[in-house]
Amino acid sequence: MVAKAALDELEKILREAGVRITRPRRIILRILSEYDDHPDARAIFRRAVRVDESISLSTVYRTMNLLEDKGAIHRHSFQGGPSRFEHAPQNHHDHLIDVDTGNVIEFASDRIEKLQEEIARDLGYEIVHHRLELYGRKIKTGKGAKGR
Amino acid sequence: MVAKAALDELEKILREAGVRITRPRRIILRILSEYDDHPDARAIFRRAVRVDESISLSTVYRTMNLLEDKGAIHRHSFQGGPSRFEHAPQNHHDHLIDVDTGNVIEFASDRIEKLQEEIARDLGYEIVHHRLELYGRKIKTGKGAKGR
DNA sequence: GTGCAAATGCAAATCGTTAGCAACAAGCAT
DNA sequence: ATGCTTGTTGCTAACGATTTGCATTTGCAC
Ligand SMILES: [Mn+2]
Ligand SMILES: [Mn+2]
Ligand SMILES: [Zn+2]
Ligand SMILES: [Zn+2]
Repeated sequence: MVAKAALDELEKILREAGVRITRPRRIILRILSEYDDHPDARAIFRRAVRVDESISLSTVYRTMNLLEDKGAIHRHSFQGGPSRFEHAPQNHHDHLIDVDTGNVIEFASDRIEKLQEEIARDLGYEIVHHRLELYGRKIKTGKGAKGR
Repeated sequence: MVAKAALDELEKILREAGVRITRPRRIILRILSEYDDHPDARAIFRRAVRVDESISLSTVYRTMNLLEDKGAIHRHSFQGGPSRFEHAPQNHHDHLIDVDTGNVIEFASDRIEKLQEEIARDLGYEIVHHRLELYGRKIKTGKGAKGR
């Protein structure tokens, strides 16, 4: 189970932050570590409720804020929709969002990252963080009606 | 007045879109063409009210949607805050936001734009639009207490 | 001018998210 | 195990940004 390690890591972060490991938190951490996508608060909530009927959406939001605060997760605010989260990845990456399906594809480019820093430096700034999102449409490949 | 040309251009866009040139719209267009910054709806509203007491915030929002729709303005959703707008620039650019002051600095990089398209293409996508925002802090320059 | 569809102002509604608060439960001390 | 203290919870109300419904006004083509 690749998720087990991720879960342990998340719990460790909370434990070291000196906050209590409660039942709702445990459930949310598990969900987060199993998700491979970029769920929003409601999606996490829906899955949590299936485990514990009594969990509240407020707690999901509070827990996401807590985890973001501790650097355990990242929050993304893609075009329009609500905040979406992902377990903080070991290596930085940016996102390409399929405008037709909503699919999120991850990518990383050292060259772009370097250029960004260069640009900021030229302007007299150092980057604290950045946001790079590509919104695109699948290219129709001549052969076969591959385009949905 | 550099703004006059901008105003005429905005009015022309509306006229050609076949919508009525109303009093509130004229006021908002003028404000938009004079702004050099990236105002949000309330900021535009505040200035509009000074010209015509009876203008409503709803109309500002509706007008911004209309103009965005016609491609006359661009909407930006920077970190946290409300949508901010700018008269659609002739040449594309991205933004660097000063995390301390909130200042917005514009920049353009052909190399980054090219790399983005390359990346998308490699993933089988063509870019519809993108969002690149750098959030940074002014670099303290050894001499003089320039960094505030 | 007249008529009518389009646009307005106002208020109420929506959406994602946060805040207030009484009841509850982690986790350390007995 | 049993308390005790205090952080957490679930609930509901509040929030800020934006949209909507609707009766009233207004552009503007005739
Ligand atoms: Mn990701
Ligand atoms: Mn700009
Ligand atoms: Zn990046
Ligand atoms: Zn760009």
